[in-house]
Amino acid sequence: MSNIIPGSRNVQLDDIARKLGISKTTVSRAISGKGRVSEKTREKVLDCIRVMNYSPNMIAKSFSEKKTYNIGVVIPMDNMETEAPFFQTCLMGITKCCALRNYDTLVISAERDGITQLKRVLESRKTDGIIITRPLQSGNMEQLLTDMNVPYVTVGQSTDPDAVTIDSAHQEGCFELTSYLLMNNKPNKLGLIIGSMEQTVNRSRYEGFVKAVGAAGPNVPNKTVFLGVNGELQLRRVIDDLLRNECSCIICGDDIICMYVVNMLASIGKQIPRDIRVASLYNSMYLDMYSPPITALNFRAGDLGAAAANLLLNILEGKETPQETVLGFEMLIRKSTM
Amino acid sequence: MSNIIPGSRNVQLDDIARKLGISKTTVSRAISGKGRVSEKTREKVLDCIRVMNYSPNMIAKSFSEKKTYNIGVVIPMDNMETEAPFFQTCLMGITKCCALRNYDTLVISAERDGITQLKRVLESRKTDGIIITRPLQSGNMEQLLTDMNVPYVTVGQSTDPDAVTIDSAHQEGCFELTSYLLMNNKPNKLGLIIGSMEQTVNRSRYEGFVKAVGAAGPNVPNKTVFLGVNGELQLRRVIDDLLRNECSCIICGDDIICMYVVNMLASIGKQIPRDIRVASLYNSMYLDMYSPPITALNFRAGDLGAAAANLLLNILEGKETPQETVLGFEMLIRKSTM
DNA sequence: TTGAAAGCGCTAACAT
DNA sequence: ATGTTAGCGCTTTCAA
Repeated sequence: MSNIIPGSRNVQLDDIARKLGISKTTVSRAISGKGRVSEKTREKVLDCIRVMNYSPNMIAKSFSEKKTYNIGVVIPMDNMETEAPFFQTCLMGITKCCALRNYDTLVISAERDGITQLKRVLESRKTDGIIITRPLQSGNMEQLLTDMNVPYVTVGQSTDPDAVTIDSAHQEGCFELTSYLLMNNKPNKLGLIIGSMEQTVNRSRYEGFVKAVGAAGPNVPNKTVFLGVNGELQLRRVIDDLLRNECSCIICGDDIICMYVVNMLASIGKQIPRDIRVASLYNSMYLDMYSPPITALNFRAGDLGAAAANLLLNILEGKETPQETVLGFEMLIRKSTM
Repeated sequence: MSNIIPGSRNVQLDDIARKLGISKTTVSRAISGKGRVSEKTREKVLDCIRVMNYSPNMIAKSFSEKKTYNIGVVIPMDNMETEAPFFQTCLMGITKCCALRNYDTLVISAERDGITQLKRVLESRKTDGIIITRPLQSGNMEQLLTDMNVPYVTVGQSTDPDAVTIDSAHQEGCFELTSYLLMNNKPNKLGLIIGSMEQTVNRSRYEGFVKAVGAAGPNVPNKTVFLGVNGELQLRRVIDDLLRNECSCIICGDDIICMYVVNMLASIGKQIPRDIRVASLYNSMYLDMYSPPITALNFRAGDLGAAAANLLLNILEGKETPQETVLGFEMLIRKSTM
């Protein structure tokens, strides 16, 4: 049913122009709406385009306009995060949103704070702007982007004060969840396990925790905090530690850490929430499936991605944009902390 | 430490040529190695490029060569699969592999068997070839790609007999795992839960199962098979059914289904493997974390992605490539079936 | 071995 | 309102 003739040369502006006996400039204008074109010509052109099944060669357009209609998305491809649902969901939000505005999404890999791939893509000039999905403390990427004068948005706080960011209210979320746990569970010992402090998001989480503990006043339980926890082995040691200290409530930095924790607890016969309570500072579908389901902060990664994309595209189109946008969260109180 | 002057015009072929007092044709040849250039000139050029920090404008190169150095990767963005680790890991394998060969990766979203986004990208001519990460029974994408004469590779079996595919040995894997379970557990009732039969991979799985049951001869236990299971609700009903039938061993089509199953079983107090055994036809990090860890087939999605990328790039470069490549699997026998 | 010039398919400045 | 023309930065014929 397709009206494409296999192997045939693609129809281009000139073909439309010749067919209609007008110049390709006029055709170009009719399409873009940029110059003045009579209503009649415009309609003729648009009709003809449909009939002849024309669609512009975006590479030629890119070349001429010096605008690629691509954005690059930097995704971590190292260690534990490699399979983290957040980045996948975020990427989908970005991709869908871009498609709506006729942009495309180029994937750029990042290992730790390496910038090799980002640099390669920037030098190729294949993108108009960049989204950083995991800003790091080092700010290497932001530095490079600033040097090369490429617009970018970070999903989460950046150490670059000039960065345009779209963030979730991690600190507030963590504050509220911690406060809730302090109020409602009266844990005598509270544990916090957070991943690499290289990641700005983990700093926000930690700050929220500290504030909540501070605000709790004199009723603060003993607390044990583990920062920069990475990999299964470290995690195992940390949990052993917490259990030895008779910790009665563990707050996990994200869904992956939390799954490890829940499963390790199960493997040594500890029951949630009877023996120990568990909560996560980042929800994903998996935490909801657990039995019991795990209390968690929910942030909607897809929306974040979409918002980041819209923000970046607005910047690219010269629209005014806020320097910092914060999206809210839901606190999902589930059985694991009841 | 960057030697980039912010806002400055990028250095281009002409600059190198003028600096060296030669023509840009020669410079171009020195870089590409396509024409004959004297060793001396070549070295001069390469040096100068380094010193002046030149890197080619890939859009101009694309335009001229009619070759984008991009490949498109179609990723499902619908229902349960949206967060499936397979696609993320596969994409990473693809991206890393492409980067090594100086290609980039454009993400294309697919909902069910929709081809809107694929079509949009193809019409834009932004990619040289496509990787389909979830081939469907309908073959819509393959049809479109064939019509438009765009090279592609499918990760998994395609219904298009002409498709170049890189597949995991799903059928064989499922055969072996099922056989193993039949031999070693002597389940009196065996359950199989598989996702949408629109997906070719699920058909392979089913075929493997059927063969294994056939090969088991007269010792076959009662078996209950659920195909096309989709969403939590359906899954819940299916599991209820299996339990009512006193099923003693459940084979799950993939990691996501399996996690639902494991968690549902836990929530009603069924113990694995004591009360019921569980295995998955697709492993992911999550299944390994469970307590007890879940027996599963392991397929290394990253390698698959990398292989798919290499295959496609070889095709684009005119190299001979096998029409079908099959990667092996590991059978991870873990506590859930002991 | 090297260079001059045309051309890839669009957009945009300028002219009418 | 429309057309003419130049030009984006490369590659590639063709000629020397």
